[in-house]
Amino acid sequence: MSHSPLYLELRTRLLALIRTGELPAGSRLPAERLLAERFETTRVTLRQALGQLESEGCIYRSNRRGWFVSPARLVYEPVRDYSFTRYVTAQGRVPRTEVLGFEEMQAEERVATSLSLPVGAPVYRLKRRRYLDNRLVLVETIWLNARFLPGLEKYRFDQSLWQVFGEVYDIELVHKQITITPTALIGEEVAALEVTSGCPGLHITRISKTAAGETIEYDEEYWLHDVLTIALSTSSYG
Amino acid sequence: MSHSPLYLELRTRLLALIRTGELPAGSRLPAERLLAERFETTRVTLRQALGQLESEGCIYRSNRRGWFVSPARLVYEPVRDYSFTRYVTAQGRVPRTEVLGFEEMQAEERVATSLSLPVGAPVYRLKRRRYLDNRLVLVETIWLNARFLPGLEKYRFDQSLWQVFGEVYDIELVHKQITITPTALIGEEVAALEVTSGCPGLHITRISKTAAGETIEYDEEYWLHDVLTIALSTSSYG
DNA sequence: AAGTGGTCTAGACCACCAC
DNA sequence: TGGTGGTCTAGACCACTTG
Repeated sequence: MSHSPLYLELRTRLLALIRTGELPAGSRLPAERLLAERFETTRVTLRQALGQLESEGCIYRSNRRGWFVSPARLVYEPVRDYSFTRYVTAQGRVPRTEVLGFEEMQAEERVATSLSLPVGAPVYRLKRRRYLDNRLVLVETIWLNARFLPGLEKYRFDQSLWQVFGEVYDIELVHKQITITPTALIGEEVAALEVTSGCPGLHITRISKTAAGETIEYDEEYWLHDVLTIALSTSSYG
Repeated sequence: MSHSPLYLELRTRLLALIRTGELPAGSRLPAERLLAERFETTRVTLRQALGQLESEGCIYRSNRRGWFVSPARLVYEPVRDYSFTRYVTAQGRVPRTEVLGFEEMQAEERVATSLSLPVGAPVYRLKRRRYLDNRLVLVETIWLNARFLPGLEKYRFDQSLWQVFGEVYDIELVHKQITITPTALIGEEVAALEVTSGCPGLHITRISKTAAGETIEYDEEYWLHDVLTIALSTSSYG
């Protein structure tokens, strides 16, 4: 039984500052050099403690601006029909959606497969970023089967897509296949989310179909991992 | 547009060795000092690249024995009734279950709340570890409402619990509430899974009830994060 | 006993952000 | 422009695993 390594001691001491409210949710931590000095250690070791807390989802970093205490996790029910705006608001948080692009294009292999379409079929691609209490937390790309949604480009994309589907096209997405994979964010997603490469994240995909089995939507989401708790409630078997 | 940092270059080169099959799934990576020398860098930077790949779920470490290439992820459908043994086998993998302990005890606050019982009510607690192709990947603690399962201690716990529920007690668990939280493994779980502290993991909880709404089971699972992809398929709303 | 990963030091320079 | 985090170096010792 050896004693705990220094960086875990530092982790515990930092966590204590958070738990006691000395560092409230959303607040910025003191500078790394300052903390290292206060804890009488080097920056490297201090950063190891910070990385530990980041992995746990207790703190996060914003680009080169510093470390911040993570707010409470958002409860996300991917099976339900609630729009981002709706379930974020319901939990007393402030949502914001930013449209990065919308275009019609031809389906590549992976998209075609997911939408049960031949390669090259016409699809819409919508890219969005979403904020939670002004923190950028999610980037998503949605591919849609253009055949079922003629003239979709006329609508606004900073609000619920599913509402447009229902009200304009009389389409209801009943069947969903969802995958959730914990991973690290790399490349494109890092840039879009303005985080450091290797930041822990969740990759969520969703294929949505109508009751008739027509595949309408293929969605890829990348979330920062400390933002979410996924909740599922079920009374039946899929 | 600055050039990519060295550790990300190293990551890419290591990943190439994996993708080309030079380092096949399950194989051990060369020693850190060796890799650092080969890549003409220091161990610290090399380890940053390794940590990156670990976060992505491409490699994992086994205590002090070295780094290994992660096998393909297991598809886990927490909503379904399949037992661990069954769905692991169905995916061509080899499952193993190890019982760490079984005892009757009084429900603590958190357990009582989850099982809709008063604090101090009699419950069974079962601790198990589970292996995937001989790799320790999951530790779970299951609390059971003892009132519905008299004499449960007579049965074996290295196989499906739900099968015993059905065959012996005529209990079918229909309603489930599941939460999935990405986090890092700390303390107890680290020891049970024999990993390094801060190892990325998934915390999954499940509350299971009968059709009559009686809460039978509360389950807490800690998985290594590179092992899983969670899949959900639904035709109805929870 | 040898070799491995785990931890830690004491610096350094750079890119970027806020002032 | 000053301070921040991001990256990187060149070592060191320890704890543990494996032969």
